[in-house]
Formats: sequence, structure tokens, C-alpha cells
Amino acid sequence: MARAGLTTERLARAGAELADEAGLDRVTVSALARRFDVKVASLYSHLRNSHDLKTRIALLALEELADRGSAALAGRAGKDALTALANVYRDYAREHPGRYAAAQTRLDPETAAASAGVRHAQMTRAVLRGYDLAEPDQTHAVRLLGSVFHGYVSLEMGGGFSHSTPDTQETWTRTLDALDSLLRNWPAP
Amino acid sequence: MARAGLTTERLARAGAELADEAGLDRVTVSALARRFDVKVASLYSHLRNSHDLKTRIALLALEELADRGSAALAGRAGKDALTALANVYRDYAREHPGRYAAAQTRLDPETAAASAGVRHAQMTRAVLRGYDLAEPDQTHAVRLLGSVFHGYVSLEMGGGFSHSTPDTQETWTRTLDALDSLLRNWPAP
DNA sequence: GCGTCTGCCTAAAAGGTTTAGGCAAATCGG
DNA sequence: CCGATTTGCCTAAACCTTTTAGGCAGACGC
Repeated sequence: MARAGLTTERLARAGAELADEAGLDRVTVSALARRFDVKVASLYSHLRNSHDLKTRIALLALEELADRGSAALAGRAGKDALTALANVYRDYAREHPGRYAAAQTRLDPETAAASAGVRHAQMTRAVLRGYDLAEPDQTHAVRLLGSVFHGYVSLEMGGGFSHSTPDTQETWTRTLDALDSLLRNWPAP
Repeated sequence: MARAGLTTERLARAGAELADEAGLDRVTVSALARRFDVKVASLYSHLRNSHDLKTRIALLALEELADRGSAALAGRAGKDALTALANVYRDYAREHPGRYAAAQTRLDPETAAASAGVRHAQMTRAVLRGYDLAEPDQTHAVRLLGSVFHGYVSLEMGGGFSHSTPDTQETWTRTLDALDSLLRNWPAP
């Protein structure tokens, strides 16, 4: 009997593809076994359980996002950097909706601390180097930017901005203008 | 055999309670049947399927949120209104995490159009009456506020702002200050 | 080539989803 | 007030997903 060559890595990658194609809620251990033409139980040598699979997809997505982010940020500063990073999130969510959804999976603290999530915070902080913000305002701003990026992307993807006018692209551009303006004129406490 | 008195309404309400207590992912038709001490199949006279249950919980949550929002907005304007509405979302998510999670369920367009989601957009627009924004900037601002409210609340709940300093309450306050400032000084295109 | 280890297998239990069809309680018309 | 109809919850059953236990054979180390 030929071996399928399963690894945790390949399972996570295939799970990510399946999430993008069929939606995160259809990513099951069973579906994955079918995709590898292997019996379900075989996957349990590589995965602790079903939630473990989701976690691994989340970690994969966070890492891909962080890689794209640091590539986009290289050589940019100020509004240019802000726009580049923001677009990384939006574009990734559009290209990989299932992976993006997986990236929102709640991770337990140790896993989160070891994840690429840390790099995300660093990247946002890097964007803020182009603006003049001291602590604790810098941390407030990091959190605000994270909120806007995530909030906008998830509402847009969820159809929350459904009515057609104005264009959501237009809103996105204006939102980034607004954030840039806000960061340049951050209000004193 | 005595009847349990099930209705779609009661099922949605019990589902919402269960979501808050155990988490949205543990809200199943089976669990709900157990709670009513009734056989599983009986629920299928009141619910089309499992997804239908989630949808009804989502609609319930959206309505409760809208009710709280309009109560909070009554008699307030400007930053006062902004803060009040923002706190409605944050407080609701803290009090009812399962319901809040359910409210993020993607609804099909007809359901969404008939839902309280419409009132949410109107409430945000009402807040903006306290600021001087003409269309299309007003719509851009509606979307921005929605993004920040939703993004902040979901990141905070998901533990995204985990490190302890500064306090997330402090960030929240400063975020609202920043939004107020931004709306008063909305950048020209 | 032999032994060990590992990877995928079969088997099986347990629980969730959903449909079909039945009986009895509630409700309504006379 | 009683018979007919409707409605609500039931049993039964099929199907799917998750997860554990234990087995056999292919890959690898010597």
C-alpha cells in the first residue's frame, strides 16, 4: 500500500486551500482526508484534533500576511507605508477569504505569543515611525489602525457596505487619507 | 404527553442564551433540544436547519443592539452621541459575547435588508449629524465608524490587545477622542 | 537482510443533522 | 359538547463528522 506522504505542513496548506475554495466552515478533517484520498483516522497521527487543524491554518495565514506586510513595507515610510500595509490586509482577504477568516481564530496565549501575530504589531509600529507619536499614544494608534484594518476588511467582505454608492474602493482611499490626517494631527489627551 | 410550547422565537432566545454561556460554536440544534427536554427532530418543525437557527440568533442580536443604540442616542449629539453609540457596541459584546459573535453571521441580501442592520447604519448617520460632513464623505465616515467599532470590539474580545499596558479602556477613550477630532477636521479630498 | 519505527489502515463508538411518517393534544365548527 | 382537522412532538432511520484503539506493512537504520 503506497503511502500518501502526509505531513502536518501539507495538511495545513491543503486546509488553507480548501478554506479559500469552499469556506472555512467546510474545512473538516473528513474533507481533508477525502482530498488526500486517505482514511480519516490517518490524519489523527498528524493533527491533535479538528481545532488543531484550524489553528494551523490560522498560523499559516498569519505568517503569509506578515511576509507580505514586511515585503510591502520595505523602503516605504509615512502615508506610503500606511497605504501599503493596509492594502496587504485588504488584498489578502480578497484573494484568500478562507485563510483570512482562519486568521481570526482565537489562539490560546502561548500559541499567539509564538505566532506571526507579534510581527503584525511590529509592522504597524513601523508604519507609525513615519508619524510623530510618543508612548502611550503610539500603542493607542497601533490598536486603532489594527481595528480599522480588520474592521473595514471584515465588514466589506461580509457585505456590510452593500449599497453601491459610493464605491467601496473610494471609501477605502478616503479612509486611508483620514487615518493619515489623524496620525499627523493626533489630538492631545 | 404534555407539549413543550416551542416557538421559533423561544428557540432563538434560548439559542442566544446558550451562545453567551457556552460560546456560539456550541449552539447546536441538539443542545437546544436538550435544554427544552425535547427530542431533536421536534425542533425541525420550527427551524429549517441548523444555519437557520444561527441566522435567527443573529437577527435577535442585531435588533437588541439597535434598540440599545437608539435608546443611547436619544437626546445626545456630537461627541456625546459618538461615545454613547460606541459604548453600546462594546458593552453589548462584553455582556453578550455569544450574541455579538452571532451578529457577525453573514446574512443573505434579502434577510440583511429586512434586518435591524439597516437601523445600525441610520444610527451611525445620526451621530454624524453632529459633525459637518456632506455626501459622499458622510457615507465614508459611516463606514469608517462601523469599521472602528466592529474592529476594535472584535480585536479586544479576541485578546488581540493582550499586553497589559496601556489599559484597553484607556485606548478606547483615546480612540473615541481621535475619531471625534477626525470628524471635526475631516480632510478634503 | 533484519529489526524497528512510523504511517496509514480497519473497526467502532459517540454525537450532530436531517427527513419521513405516526399519534395525540389543541383547536375549531357545528 | 363533540367530532374533525390541524398542529406539535414523537419514533425511526440514514448519513456525516469526530475521535480512539489496535494492526499490518512499507521505510529506514545498521
